[in-house]
Amino acid sequence: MSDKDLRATSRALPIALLRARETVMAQIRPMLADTGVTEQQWRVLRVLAEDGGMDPTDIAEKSCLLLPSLTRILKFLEENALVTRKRHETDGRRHVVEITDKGRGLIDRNAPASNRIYAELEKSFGTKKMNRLLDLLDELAHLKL
Amino acid sequence: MSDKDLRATSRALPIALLRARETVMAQIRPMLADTGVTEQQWRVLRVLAEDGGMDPTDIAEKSCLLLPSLTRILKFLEENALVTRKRHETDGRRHVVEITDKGRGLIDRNAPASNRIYAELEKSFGTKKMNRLLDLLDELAHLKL
DNA sequence: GCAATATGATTAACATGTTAAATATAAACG
DNA sequence: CGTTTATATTTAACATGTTAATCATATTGC
Repeated sequence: MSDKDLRATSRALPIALLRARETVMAQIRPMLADTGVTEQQWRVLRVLAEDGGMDPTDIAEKSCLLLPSLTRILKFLEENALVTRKRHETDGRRHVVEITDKGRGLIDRNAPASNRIYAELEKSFGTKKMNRLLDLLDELAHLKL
Repeated sequence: MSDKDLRATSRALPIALLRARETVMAQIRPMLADTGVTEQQWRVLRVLAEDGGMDPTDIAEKSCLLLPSLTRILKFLEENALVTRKRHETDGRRHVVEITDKGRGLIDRNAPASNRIYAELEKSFGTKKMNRLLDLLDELAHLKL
């Protein structure tokens, strides 16, 4: 392949990652539709349920969102009483966000369905391959460049 | 793990795919900034350069875009003379989109930089693992569910 | 031929992605 | 102490993601 030609799109990593994600999300979206929150809002709630209260910067990092997106998402979640937000006690620049009981309830109600979907996906794809894929993705994500 | 608990976000496939993609795109974005088109516009041009003229439905499929997004993207590309659009000769519902010389020039000018980035990524991650990852992603994307 | 249905594409509405600029508070430093 | 610099968050502007509705043209079945 000359350096002037591009590889086939089928072997382009960004597109391959997108396509795989699309297949996975197609399975998950019906469940999300039931929750009443978007995929991203769901991710934020999950992160907060998993790790407790934290500031927007950490939430963004853990939920794979950029801060401007997160600002809007937190606004929605707060207006719907799924999270609370208060100033950091000692650092006036920072905020502390916590999930509410209502938010936790939303997670708990939908966790079984989410796990069911995941189990089917793993069964269909193969546990071994799934773990191998997750390992490779994790390694790629943490690649030092 | 109880069915009421969710897996750790670090082992959640949608998030793992996102994080890996973010690492890859961080390498590619500076190049894209030089091209003057967005990531999605670049994908559309690549697909058209690779496979020739086709209708929006096929472009959307190959470039991993939804039709409403593609409609706006084609509008931009056409306004900037990077693609042309005409009616299908026999089917009035369909359009045929083709890349222009200007569009092809944009691709050609940036292909070497793109390939350079990809080569570095592959060198750092390992050719074998890269191919294994692409294979797994392709298999996942085509999973029958 | 014509009504019913299907298909290709666009539009609408709202949420998010992305980059740059703005705002507010802290920390550093002379 | 006040000025500069750094950090946390938000706002702004524009592009895209997502679902539902709409519009135009084709196809089907009667």
